[in-house]
Amino acid sequence: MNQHTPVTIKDIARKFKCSPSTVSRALNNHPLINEDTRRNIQEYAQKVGYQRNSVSLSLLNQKSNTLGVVVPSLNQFHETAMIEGLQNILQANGYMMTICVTNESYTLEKEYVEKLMANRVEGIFLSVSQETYDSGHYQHLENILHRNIPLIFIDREFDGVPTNSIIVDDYWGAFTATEHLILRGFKRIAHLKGPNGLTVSEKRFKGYKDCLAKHQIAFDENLIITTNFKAESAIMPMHRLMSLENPPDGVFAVNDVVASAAMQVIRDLGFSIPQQVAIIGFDNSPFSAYMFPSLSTVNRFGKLIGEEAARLFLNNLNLQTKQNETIVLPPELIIRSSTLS
Amino acid sequence: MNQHTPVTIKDIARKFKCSPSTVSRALNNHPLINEDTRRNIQEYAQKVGYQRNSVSLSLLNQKSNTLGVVVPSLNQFHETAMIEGLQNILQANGYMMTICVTNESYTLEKEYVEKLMANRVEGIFLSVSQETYDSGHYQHLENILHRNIPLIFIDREFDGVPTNSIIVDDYWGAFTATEHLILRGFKRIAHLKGPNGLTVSEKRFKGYKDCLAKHQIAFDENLIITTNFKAESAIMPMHRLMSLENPPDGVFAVNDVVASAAMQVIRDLGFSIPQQVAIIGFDNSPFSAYMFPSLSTVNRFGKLIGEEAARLFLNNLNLQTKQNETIVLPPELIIRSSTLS
DNA sequence: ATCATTTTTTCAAACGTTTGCATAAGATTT
DNA sequence: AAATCTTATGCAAACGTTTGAAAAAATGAT
Repeated sequence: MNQHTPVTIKDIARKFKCSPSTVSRALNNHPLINEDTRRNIQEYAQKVGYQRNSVSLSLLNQKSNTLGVVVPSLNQFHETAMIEGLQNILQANGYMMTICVTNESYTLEKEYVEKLMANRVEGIFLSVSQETYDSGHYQHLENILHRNIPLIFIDREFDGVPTNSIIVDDYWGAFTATEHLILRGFKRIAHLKGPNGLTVSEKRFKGYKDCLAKHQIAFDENLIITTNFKAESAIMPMHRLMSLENPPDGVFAVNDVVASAAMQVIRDLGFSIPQQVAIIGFDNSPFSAYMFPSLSTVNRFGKLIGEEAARLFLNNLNLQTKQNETIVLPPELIIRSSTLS
Repeated sequence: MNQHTPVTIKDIARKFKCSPSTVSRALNNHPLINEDTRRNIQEYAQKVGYQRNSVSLSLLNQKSNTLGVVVPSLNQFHETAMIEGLQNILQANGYMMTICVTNESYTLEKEYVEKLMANRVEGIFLSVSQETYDSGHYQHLENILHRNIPLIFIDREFDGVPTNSIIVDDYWGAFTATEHLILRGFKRIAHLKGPNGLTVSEKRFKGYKDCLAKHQIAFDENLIITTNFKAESAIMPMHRLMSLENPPDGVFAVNDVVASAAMQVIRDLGFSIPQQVAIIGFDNSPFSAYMFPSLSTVNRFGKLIGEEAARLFLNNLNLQTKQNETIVLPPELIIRSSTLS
């Protein structure tokens, strides 16, 4: 009863005393096959639960119908939104998706890329890990292109690797967010930045600093707090910051979760938001609109990035000549109560 | 320069005028191979970027080193937490993970399961889609077991399919949450439920109702709001509910996002939380602790479920005799300010 | 009965790799 | 110089499927 090894085309051929070719053609409705033979074989195959072995097909056709997705983590809303976007489009086109989480490790990223290529995936969507930036090594990424496997950077690209990418302008998002605070009249603006050295943190940090400079506001090292993107890491330093004799009147947080933690501290210490302290986050997480007060933030369109990346991949399949575009999506400033006094 | 087709063992054999067997053995450090040959071949392979074709290996060994993960969606914190948990453990054991999103569709679920089996995955982690429950069809799930592929239900199981599952007791979580409100003295408790017919919604709904019954509180149809798990869907009905002449003094929401939307409405209408209206959510999302007031909720340990599921899979590999356990994790009531007057 | 035609089936190779067994080459002993 | 023993390599089959070309079988025409 229990089929330990799956039934193959050969098993069926043996049963019908015919060749595997006949079975194959019968199952594929090949016109040159006898109608009776076809029906008999198909019925039998159905009965014994025959299912074509895609692995052998992959080998034969050098096509796996599988795409690789390499991301640094899965615990940020933005990342899962991207994957959702990818899935939305690729699902409809019959691709399977292999997901690899690098944990910001160069070694893991390299290892995964190699495994994906060994598995003969037909394309790779990759968000560069931090260690890869730091190490400066990108041989593994170039290898993908050497093998003629489409590579598409999503959200984080590696300059110098010539391929398609879809990213959001973090610098600009940060600049705009900061400027929004300034234009609303806030002058002493703190920044809850992401981990030091993380490119995405530094880009936003720079956007913040450059914006201050543009508006002739002196940069104050004391107003910078470094977080690990998690709420907890913001609590203590934020407490310290708000207890200064000259506390900030505005806060730009590297993401919404950190912003929510900061809001809690600010409220707990008796400041009013946004009258005394305005605050803006980053990501437009689902809950940001429903915090109290509702949180101004920067939308970076994770789902859209995924969908566009998938479309880019599909379009390039049809094209013969390879195009290399870098699509930089402008982030969207979303203004809510936390910055509207 | 550009290797259009990847270099194979045969290419190398041709280069060295030897047989593929020799190359294979040289690359695998087989002891019976001449030291010079070995070195030369390895160096050359390295140089031309040879990489073993896993597809052919899968075919040969009938082992794909790939596991399938089938989930209804990716946009809930709980689901991505589970996947993160899976990845944490499976990554270390050299498995690749193919992720399929069913969108609660029976057809897609069936299709994906078939594709995964066609790809000869070595195990499937599956969270049953709603349509599958509704249709009552589970042949595709039994097929997995017939093929002797380990199947592990995560978060949502299908009764009657004898296999391992790791789930959280939704009924109990809802019961406890409701009881917490009652014990705190709230009597008129509304429930923002999930989509009608969705098993997980109904389980929580039943937990809520049974708890009311236990405490001799009459069930009031007017206090039930149906949402689609998204914040937006709660706004209007919640508005209506709070405008009744006899509004609720407690709210149990099917998840934290819906709870946050409800909180906003409650506040906007001038009620104080938790003095006039207490509210509790579900999921223990990362931001729930940082809302205002911080949101009481029910933790359902998504990451843990993923990790335990992975461990269960790995353990069962070693075991010869197949075990079928259903592990029901007790959810954890997390009490915060939104229910503490 | 012979040939031509049509219909149906089989053969063999291919995809890339591994592996037991056979064989060849080289070294060592008689 | 022949026999024995190592050491190194090659052969062939296997995994499951598809496909062009060849072969076989059935049908029809002369």
